[in-house]
Amino acid sequence: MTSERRKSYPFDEIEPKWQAVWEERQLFHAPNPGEKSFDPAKRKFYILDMFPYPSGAGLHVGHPEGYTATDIVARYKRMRGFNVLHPMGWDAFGLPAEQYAIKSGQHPAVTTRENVAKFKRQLKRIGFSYDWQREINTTDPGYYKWTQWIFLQIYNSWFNPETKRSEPISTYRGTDPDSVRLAYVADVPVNWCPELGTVLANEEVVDGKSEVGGFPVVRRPMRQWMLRITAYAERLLDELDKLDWPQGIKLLQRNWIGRSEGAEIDFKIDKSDQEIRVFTTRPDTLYGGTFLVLAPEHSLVDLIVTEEQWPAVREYRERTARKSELERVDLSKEKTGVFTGAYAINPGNNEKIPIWIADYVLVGYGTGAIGGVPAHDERDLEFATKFNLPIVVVVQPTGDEPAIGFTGEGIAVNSPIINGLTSAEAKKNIAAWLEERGLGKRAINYKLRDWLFSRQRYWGEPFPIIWENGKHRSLGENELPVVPPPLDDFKPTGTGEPPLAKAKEWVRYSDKALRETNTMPQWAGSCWYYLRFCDPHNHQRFVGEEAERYWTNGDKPGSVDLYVGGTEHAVLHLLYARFWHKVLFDLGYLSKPEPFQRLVNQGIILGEDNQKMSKSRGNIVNPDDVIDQYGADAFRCYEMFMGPLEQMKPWSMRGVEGVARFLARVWRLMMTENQAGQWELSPAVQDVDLSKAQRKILHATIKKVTEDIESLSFNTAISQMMIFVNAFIPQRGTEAIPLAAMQTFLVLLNPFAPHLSSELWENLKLTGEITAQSWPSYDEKFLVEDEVEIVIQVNGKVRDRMKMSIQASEEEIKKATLALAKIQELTAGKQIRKTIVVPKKLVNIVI
RNA sequence: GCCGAUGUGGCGAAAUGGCAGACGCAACGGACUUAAAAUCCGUUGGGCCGUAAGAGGCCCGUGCCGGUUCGAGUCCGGCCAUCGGCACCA
Repeated sequence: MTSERRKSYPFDEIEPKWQAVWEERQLFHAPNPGEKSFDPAKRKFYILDMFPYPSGAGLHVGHPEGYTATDIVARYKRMRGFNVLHPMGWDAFGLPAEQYAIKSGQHPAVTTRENVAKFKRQLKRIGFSYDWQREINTTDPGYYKWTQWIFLQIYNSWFNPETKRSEPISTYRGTDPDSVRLAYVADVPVNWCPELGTVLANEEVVDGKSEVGGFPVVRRPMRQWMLRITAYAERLLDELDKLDWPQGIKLLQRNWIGRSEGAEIDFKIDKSDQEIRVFTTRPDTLYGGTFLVLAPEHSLVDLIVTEEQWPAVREYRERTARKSELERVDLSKEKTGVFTGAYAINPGNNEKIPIWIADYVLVGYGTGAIGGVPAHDERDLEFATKFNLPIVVVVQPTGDEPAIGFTGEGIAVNSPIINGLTSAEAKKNIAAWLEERGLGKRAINYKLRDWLFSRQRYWGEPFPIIWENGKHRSLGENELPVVPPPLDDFKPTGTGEPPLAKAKEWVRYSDKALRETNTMPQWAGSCWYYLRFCDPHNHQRFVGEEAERYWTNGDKPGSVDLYVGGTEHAVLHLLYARFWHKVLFDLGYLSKPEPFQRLVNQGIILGEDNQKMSKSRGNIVNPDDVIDQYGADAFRCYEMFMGPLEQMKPWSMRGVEGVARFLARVWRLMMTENQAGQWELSPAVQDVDLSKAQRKILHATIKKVTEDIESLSFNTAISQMMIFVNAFIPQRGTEAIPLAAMQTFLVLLNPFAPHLSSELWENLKLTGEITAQSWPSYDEKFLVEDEVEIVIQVNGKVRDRMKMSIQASEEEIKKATLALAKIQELTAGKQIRKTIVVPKKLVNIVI
């Protein structure tokens, strides 16, 4: 029976004991400059986890995967003499927390407090070496005061296109500062999620559904707060290059920002003095433009549509507006559209071309209008075919593929001023030609949209903004934090009016002014939390200057040295945080232009059935259960032993058991059970010299574990420690176990299994705290042997092997090889064409 | 459709262009035990030859096809499959 099974070692006593010791002695507190234990000679290392949303479900085994990896590195770096900043906190505002509160019928402040306590208890049980003195919670007024303060910096800034930097709004010389602020109000079509009762950012909508909860999202025009992240599109793209991030994540951000280079061209409208501006990446195909298409929402539609086409156009626009986002982007459906009755003039050949509206043209991208070039664009071709519009070939492929439908680069034809040029040359020439005549200009477009920053939710930071006479203005710094009113009914209203509007008293700021009732999105708090960790108790500033400079300043552009977390934030948190960071950097508050220097994504942990863990599949593994049965050290080591950190991999309880057995072997290597059933130090552990073989394996282990921690290859580091232990287990039960080897080994094991190694360290009566030891170094000279085995191949196949001195010359090795009976047999009567000798390794005879 | 990652035993995996499968799991056999648990020892990619013997030997094998190389899991080209992301972005 499981319950009666003997524990292989007393982890259930050891682990709480050491956790209490660490807490009591505050061993993992990282002192700031100015604190008395601060040592200016130490180099800093800032290693950060993505802090969790404390959901009601508690931790799952995916959270501690990254956390264990960073904890190992943090403990290792401390022993390497670094002052290590390794903090933890709670991203507690936002939809998941609020949804849970609504479901459980409790106030989010209450559920948040409970959930945080639960998460913290679970994390502490795993023995992470966080500096808990730096714990932060985004829902704490002392924290969100500064989130609001940063919003004010953004609100009171504008992006100066001359300097390509944000500057205080006071440097703006135009007439309407509100039109250039980095935070502004706009009446735009937004993603409205009726089920959640709020609008969502583009990044929070996946396949037409809300990322949280998976509810349908519709387009609906609403007045909302926006952040001008598009101003930073170029810098967000360019400055990605210098970051040590996985290529995949960089690519996701690049694609999301979506830069494309081309030209804007103005088309005159026939019998009107209006013009339509289109954006194209292929100005070289201008002569092939046989129609124009406007987005149905395009503002010029009203002005150009003819009387007889009005009913059809209106009907089409209404139909489009009713469509969900999902229907609209459904690629399998046929193209639709309606003729406006109006014509434009193609500035290339002065031909009259019809103007249509169609929902395949998006109002939000480029100019919301395109020139239809059916011969060289798939979508335009489909549209032209359906509505019988003319198709004119203007690019000749250099291969033998058909010219109609050819979207690649070729040679310009039927295009008087650029005929015969390659597409690349033609693009340049046409752009220059257009610019000369004032018909267009070179242009760059980004897919990135401004960030929709307001939510109609209760559980978020209120905006530090008030409205007076229909105009917004910021509160003063001394009025922060703006604390939300206590509301019993905090549920979304469903109408789009924020719940905060229900608190009439609170909303009334003065006789004339009302408070803004929208709240900030979940991402606001996580946009800068890594900065607050540097100086979490500062009441004067969002982060003290000296603390910021000390913890974030290195020789790279990024502030945090190593950031570990899931890939799901690629275009959300990781993009938003870069944006805020750059604004604060421009305004002179920060030392470095980027938040995160090195980013590592841990892989998803699947259930034992190889499926994604989910409640409905019933394959969720709870860390508490694992720790109850095998202990925190086994849990940590298994999380790391499963496979490479960044890889997706399935959980296996058997695997945990295997790692637990390894830790038990470590324990019994040094401990033995006496008659009374108590563990005591094994008499085999003695102060004896290491054998040559033992010394070799010890140094090989130091080397491997050190290199593997540096490269985050924790699985192979653990393998090596297993090899070490297997080699030191007495074979005949009589050999002594060298104390010095155990001492070094325990230091190596400490980052992985901190409780077990601490307990053994104490039992061996070694001096000082194990956490205060310096990391062992290895000596290459102990790794080499006098003799090595050399593999003998014939035509690349292993046929024999022999021992040779490592000093043996190539000639000697060759001679010895040819003297081998087996080789003589195989080469008898044959001509040896070539002999390759790789010293200390292998000989290959080619016959 | 486009972009990216991955493909190695029954399973998780390991391998600076140089002995494929380290380490661990599972399985099988054994020791200890009245028995079990725990622990320890041994075997374990597939096929074939072979011996008194589990000595020894041969062939095949890292998704598929080809190439470079004395030598390829690793490098190059082309395909296939799985997973992830983006997706009417002009």
